[in-house]
Amino acid sequence: MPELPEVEVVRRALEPFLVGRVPLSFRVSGKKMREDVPAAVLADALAGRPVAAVRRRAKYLIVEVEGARALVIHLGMSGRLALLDSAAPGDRHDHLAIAFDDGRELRFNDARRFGRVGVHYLSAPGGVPEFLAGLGPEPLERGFDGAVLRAAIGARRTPIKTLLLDQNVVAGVGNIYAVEALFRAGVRPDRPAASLSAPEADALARAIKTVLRASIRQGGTTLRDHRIPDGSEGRFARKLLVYGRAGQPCPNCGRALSFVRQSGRATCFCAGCQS
DNA sequence: ATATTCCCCTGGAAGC
DNA sequence: TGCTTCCAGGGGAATA
Repeated sequence: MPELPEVEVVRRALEPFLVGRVPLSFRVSGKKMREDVPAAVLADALAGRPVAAVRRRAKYLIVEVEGARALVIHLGMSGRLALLDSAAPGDRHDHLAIAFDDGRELRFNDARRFGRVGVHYLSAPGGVPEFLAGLGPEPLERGFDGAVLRAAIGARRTPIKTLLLDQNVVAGVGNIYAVEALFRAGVRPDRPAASLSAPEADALARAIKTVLRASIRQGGTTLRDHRIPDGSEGRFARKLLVYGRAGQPCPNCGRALSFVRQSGRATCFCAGCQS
């Protein structure tokens, strides 16, 4: 589910409800996730400290509390966050519940348990945890363009689509939006990354920004798991041009869309429109 | 250093 | 209907 747009949609939905709220108590499932943390550790670090900010870096959600410390959440493949009345019924895949001072709970539900939950101390308020320092540029921040993209690529000849999935090259792009951006930019996914010309890199950077912004406006892409914290689904799936459409006609030229697997991840593209 | 493959886990869809 | 196989938005470790 969660690539940059989905995490950003969740962030925007949570921010107005969480900032200023005070986390009081924590419950965990005790099930093993990619990263998990005992309730006592959460309470020691976070309890009683008002939420100062809800930020995002790449696909990580950063809930900072006063005192320069943060709850860091990664939704993995199937993670959902919901803000519910504390009396609301739970689910077998709830792995964390945080009770706030307004009687509501933030619940993290994750069937596949590829998600991560951690507590991190920041060097200063407003900072980003040290373990995220190596991430690539944020594509929706000022200054992201073809030149920045080419600098991030360097001399690497790995297929461009594989590189777009590398969070240390561009932060937040996942399989859906890599495929969509390459189609919109007219660039074949198997092109050696360093072979992109300056105009091609410009087009790709623009396409990345365009598709991410468009998806955020639609609430993200719900294929199955993604939910906005109020429980509703994102509406961008119907706007996808090529993802998941191998064999169907290209929306641009009508030719059947091709399918290849690149380092284990499904890729579709139009052999006529992308070069 | 770089490039695939495997694996973590559940559940939904498709095939037989 | 029921069982089996395959596949999925991520990403990190292990392996060439």
